[in-house]
Amino acid sequence: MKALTRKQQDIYEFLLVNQKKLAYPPTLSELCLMLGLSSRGSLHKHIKALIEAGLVEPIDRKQTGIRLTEKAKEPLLDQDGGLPFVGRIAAGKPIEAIENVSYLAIPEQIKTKNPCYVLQVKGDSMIDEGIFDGDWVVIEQRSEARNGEIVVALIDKSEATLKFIEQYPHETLLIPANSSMAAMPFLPEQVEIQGVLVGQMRSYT
Amino acid sequence: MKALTRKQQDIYEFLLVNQKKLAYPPTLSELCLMLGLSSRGSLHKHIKALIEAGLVEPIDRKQTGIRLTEKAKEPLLDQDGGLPFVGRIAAGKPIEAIENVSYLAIPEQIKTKNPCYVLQVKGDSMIDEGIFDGDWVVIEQRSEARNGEIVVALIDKSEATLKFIEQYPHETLLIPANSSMAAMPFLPEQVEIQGVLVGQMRSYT
DNA sequence: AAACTTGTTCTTCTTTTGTTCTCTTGGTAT
DNA sequence: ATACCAAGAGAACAAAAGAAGAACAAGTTT
Repeated sequence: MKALTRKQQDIYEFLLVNQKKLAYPPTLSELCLMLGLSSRGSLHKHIKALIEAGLVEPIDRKQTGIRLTEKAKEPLLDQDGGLPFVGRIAAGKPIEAIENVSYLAIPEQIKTKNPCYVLQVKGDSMIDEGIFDGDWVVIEQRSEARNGEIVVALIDKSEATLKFIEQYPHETLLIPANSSMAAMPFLPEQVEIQGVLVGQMRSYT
Repeated sequence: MKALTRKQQDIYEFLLVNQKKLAYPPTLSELCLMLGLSSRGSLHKHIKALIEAGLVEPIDRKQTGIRLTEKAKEPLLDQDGGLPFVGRIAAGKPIEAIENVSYLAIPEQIKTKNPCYVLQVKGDSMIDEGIFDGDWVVIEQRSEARNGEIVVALIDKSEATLKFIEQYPHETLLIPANSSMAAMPFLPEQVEIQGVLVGQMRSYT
């Protein structure tokens, strides 16, 4: 895939920034006006490059009124109110970090005033709590939890997992929500709390 | 389903905005006046597209003076990316509408390009699918579904419910995801699909 | 009965869109 | 210098969107 030229990057950035302000996807002529160009033909060459790069797609059927829209993958440019999606968590492994951090828009109702981040769940250890493989969870960043809360726990500084927690003076229990799995006892110093579950989301598409 | 053209979007939006001001559903001629057109024939082509998209429906009574009305499901139009939270759904009752519609910021990943809205679930009929009492669900507004999808179904024009659907020529099954509940058989004409589940969210706070 | 009005279907026409082309300009590297 | 490439302008084209109007069947009104 060829690298984008400077002008193409500019146009792509323009689309990212202005997309939400537009009532509908812009036509080439309209984009020319906004960008100060006077030739659809010139612009089309750049758009074509963006399409080949997978950053933009025609809105519809072939030669219909063809318009542009951002690709299904719309990374970046959320930030305002969005939470960082930082990685995947699977029981028994460290959190698998994501290369490019993206930001998700999260409803106020399922986050807190404190800093939060988003993980994707791998595995079925919380299935009885309605947290399935592939679900996203919103985690409030803190290092302490009350008994009965669901936490992201780091075990022996190596394994991360999502479990109910029960803390007693000389023992910490990490309890899966899966009838086929048993609670796991640890010494308090083995378990480091990295956050507490405050929300969960799932996509069916 | 074909995508709407620009003009069709404009007309649909016009209907959404002006619907409440009109005493009766408008005729084609009246709409022409309001929209500044001078040909019923041209307008009719656009309206036909809206009907096929399920966004509008004839007021029926056979061949009487036929008029248009927005479909039962019209309530949306997101507000800068947010989806409208329109009510609660409990098996066995109509959707309980919310007095003041609020808008929730929803991550791109759990909504679709088509109009969506948000309901809060009451009851445990989908518990085996990880959809619990109090969860929010994101519903894509459409009137048809494939077998195996989870839909908002209106039964006998009176009860709304969230269930798996299986449609056969002479029977429509609504299937709960709860081992203690049985599938419910209906005649196809008893069941009207109001939307399809595309996402789910839960707050733990 | 005749005189509307309704939705619907056609055909015709203009405007706009995406696309491809050629030509020109300016900057950069060899 | 020559060669190369990004970039813009503008012409030309097929296809689509949009608009206008004529014509028709069926209903309601006068």
